[in-house]
Amino acid sequence: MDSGTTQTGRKASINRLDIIKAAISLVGPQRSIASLSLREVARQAQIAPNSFYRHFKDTDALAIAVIEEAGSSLRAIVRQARQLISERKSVVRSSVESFMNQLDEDPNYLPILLREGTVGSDAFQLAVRKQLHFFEQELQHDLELHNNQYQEKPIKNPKLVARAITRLVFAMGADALNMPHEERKKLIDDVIFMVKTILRGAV
Amino acid sequence: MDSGTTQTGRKASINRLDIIKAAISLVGPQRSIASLSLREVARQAQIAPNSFYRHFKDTDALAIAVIEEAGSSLRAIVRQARQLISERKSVVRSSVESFMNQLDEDPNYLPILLREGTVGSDAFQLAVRKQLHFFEQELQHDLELHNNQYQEKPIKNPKLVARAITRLVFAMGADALNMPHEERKKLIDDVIFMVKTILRGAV
DNA sequence: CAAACGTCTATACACTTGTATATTATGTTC
DNA sequence: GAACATAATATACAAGTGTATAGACGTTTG
Repeated sequence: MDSGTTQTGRKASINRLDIIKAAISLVGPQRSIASLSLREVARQAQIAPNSFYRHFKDTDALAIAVIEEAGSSLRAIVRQARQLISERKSVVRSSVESFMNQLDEDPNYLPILLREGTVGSDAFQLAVRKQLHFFEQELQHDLELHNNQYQEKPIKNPKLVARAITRLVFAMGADALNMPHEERKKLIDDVIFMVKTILRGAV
Repeated sequence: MDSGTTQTGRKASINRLDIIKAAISLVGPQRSIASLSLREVARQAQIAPNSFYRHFKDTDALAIAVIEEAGSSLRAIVRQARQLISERKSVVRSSVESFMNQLDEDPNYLPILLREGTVGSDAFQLAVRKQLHFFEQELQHDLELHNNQYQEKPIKNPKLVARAITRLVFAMGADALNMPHEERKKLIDDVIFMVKTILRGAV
């Protein structure tokens, strides 16, 4: 934002990222970012409540920053999974698996995107939808590449197909959050079946 | 819960439903049930904060009651839509349309289910998933009926197909919530395309 | 009628929240 | 080292929160 301005005076002892990390550490299966209080985050980040204002306008601004970090980080993971496709696994399987496996990673990015899309302020929800849109675009791009490769059986309306798959996978991911690990494996197979069903119906 | 116990003493001047209605009137695009405070609901229902405890253990218990009411009411609407299918509209179209049109109805049931599935306590989320499950079951039943009718092209795995469709429609419905009305019409067509794509891929 | 009982309210307490104001601490620049 | 600018803090306040306690009110039962 203003990182280009020349600064004199005291150097910041904590930065935005420290506060973002503190916020992420507070969200969990039961806590949404939207419900975090300024004081709570400040406490976790070990700063005085008022110092928060040096870095973010309000808790909504923090939430948006968290969402953006979560989204870009997740997309990097799935993108990597698509590129490192092994011989034995399909694109669909490796993508879905890497997505679902992120559920348990420590910086709990996926739950954030899964949960926060429907609560909070307008700007807040817009941030989540923007991240979802990035997922859709990348998938749509993949589908179009596929169409160029196998021109005899093109996928119709790749934009909507990408959207449907993205939404479905996210919705099912939300389910997986509150689920014992042994059932997760079955859920992954279920999701793969669903995605393949969509792809089959789209040609 | 305890509506069967014999009661002596003063008659209740307000009942559970009044409080539920008060809570529903407070939720909106920006407010989730989970964020309602006991005092806030009591104020809206015109009762003293402590009187709340006479009817609900805590705000979570209230939220669950709201969710159950919203779910059963919604299913009745969609079920009715499926039965009153006109000659000119497909099952898919009339179902999706009646679902999406509920977004603007006064007792805003649909947004409640759409939003609250991912926030709140365990019991809270369980209540939402239970309602979703009812939707899935009814749709699965419809698909199986279809299979009996058109035995030459049966839908494989109707359970998973029903689940995929339900989740997808709910997820897209959440999108429609924050959307100007003119764009809604296009979204409905998009959802119908998605559902039909799934059905096409499932035979 | 009176006693018992359930419903509701009033008051109060300890706690958390967001933020305004004033102050201190610490780095940069001359 | 002095002057300065900025970061971070300490203190404080009004508002809102959940709930404990005790009393007021009406209904039912003996």
